[in-house]
Amino acid sequence: MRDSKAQSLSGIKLLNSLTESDLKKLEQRCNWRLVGQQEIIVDRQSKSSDVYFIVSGKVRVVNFSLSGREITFDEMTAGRYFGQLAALDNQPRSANVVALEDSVLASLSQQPFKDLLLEYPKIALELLVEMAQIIRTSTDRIMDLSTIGAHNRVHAEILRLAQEEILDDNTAKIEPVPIHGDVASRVSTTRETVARVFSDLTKRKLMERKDNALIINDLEVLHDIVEEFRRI
Amino acid sequence: MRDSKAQSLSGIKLLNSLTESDLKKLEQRCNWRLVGQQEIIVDRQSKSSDVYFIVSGKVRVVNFSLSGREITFDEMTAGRYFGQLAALDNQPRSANVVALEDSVLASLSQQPFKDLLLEYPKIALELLVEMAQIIRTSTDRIMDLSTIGAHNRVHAEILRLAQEEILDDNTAKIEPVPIHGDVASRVSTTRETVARVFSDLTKRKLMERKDNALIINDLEVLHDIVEEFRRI
DNA sequence: CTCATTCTGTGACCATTGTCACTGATGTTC
DNA sequence: GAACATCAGTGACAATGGTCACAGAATGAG
Repeated sequence: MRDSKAQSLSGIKLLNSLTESDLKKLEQRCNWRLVGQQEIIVDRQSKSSDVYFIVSGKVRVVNFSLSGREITFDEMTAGRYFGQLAALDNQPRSANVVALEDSVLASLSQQPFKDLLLEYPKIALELLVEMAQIIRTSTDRIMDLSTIGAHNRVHAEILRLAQEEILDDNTAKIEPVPIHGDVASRVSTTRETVARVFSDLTKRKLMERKDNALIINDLEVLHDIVEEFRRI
Repeated sequence: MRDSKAQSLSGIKLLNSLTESDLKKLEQRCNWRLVGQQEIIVDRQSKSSDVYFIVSGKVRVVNFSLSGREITFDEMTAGRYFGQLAALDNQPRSANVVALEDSVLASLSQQPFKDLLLEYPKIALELLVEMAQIIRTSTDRIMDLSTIGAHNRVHAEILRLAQEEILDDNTAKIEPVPIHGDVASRVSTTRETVARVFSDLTKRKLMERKDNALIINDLEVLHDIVEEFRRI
């Protein structure tokens, strides 16, 4: 709130096609909010229906089973947005969203959001493309949960994380070292299983810990392991 | 093809907002196709990107693991459509679509489909709402796969099927009797597990087979079973 | 009507992995 | 720098449910 320079939606990819002045207008229609780490931004119970744009910071989209198990759906940083489902269909929230860092958010109410989509079909189309991506990711996850075991889901997740910083053809760095419980929550298993897989890969020299990073020593072999288990 | 009366898109909910004459124009831009039972309409491998409207018949959206396990994502009848993901983002098909009955389909190529969305923002918005529903269904399924056991997923599926024909407050009819393997494929388990759950429920007098239908004798108790296991 | 195919039902077994219970490591706060 | 909280690592155990094998019912084609 103090830093009015931060109150810009220019970094939101979805809104790319807006002109400078339209973007300004939209910015004024938003509610600007600074949320602290661990703060719950969207609560599954609540019947709010605003859309949130992430101006800075990081959030996690997450649900809990009644027994307390945590299932992570996504993590998003600056430039992305969430809350569109309830804004579109007016149903209850499908998940919780929690701030992982102090974050600056701009929220837009349901009606202005819908108006925006009707007025700028290009934005609607871009939203459609991005929601198509969410569906693809979801079906992949359903396939993984249905057909491969917990250990292999952890392998696959390490491989995904490794894609983000490839050192050379065959090695990669994952930094910082992911927290076992977080990985577990992303692939629907337990932190113990993640620890066992990490242990195993380290013993097999496929992975090692260096300071605050994991080094993947042989992406190819890791890739083969993932593929091999999918085949079974 | 023979029956030109059938070549109408008037039953497609997504296109509700089109005028009579715009609908006619769209019908002419479509390719009309009669597919036979078991025919593969969309193949995951292929890089086609048409959208299909179901004028009559029934299809199943399904994927197979490399080991041959079948995962059903959805079944759709007249009035619905599929293939929109590839049409929107031009990526490969995310699943296979197979005809369960002889069906009449109208297909529209990518570009005309996108043009339609840009020209009629109301259709784009309706598509967004329906894709939001797909995402909700997917996240529910991910939650179920991650937190409840196979037996309870079968319970939940029976309860879903029972919602479709409720006889009185506490009993329902499911007709025809679902094929065990199909149920298994929808909740990611095996036909044997489905058979065991059906057996068990029948022994407990919660369910019985009458001619070609399943009668659910106590929806409440079944509902409690589902909720109870979710709680654990 | 009969043969073939698909579907159902169930027992036995065992692989996977979640749960529990600790111990040790690491990091943070006052 | 002591105390506390969070995170990591691992062994033992048990439950869940997938796999295999086979027998019997139901369905349908010729």
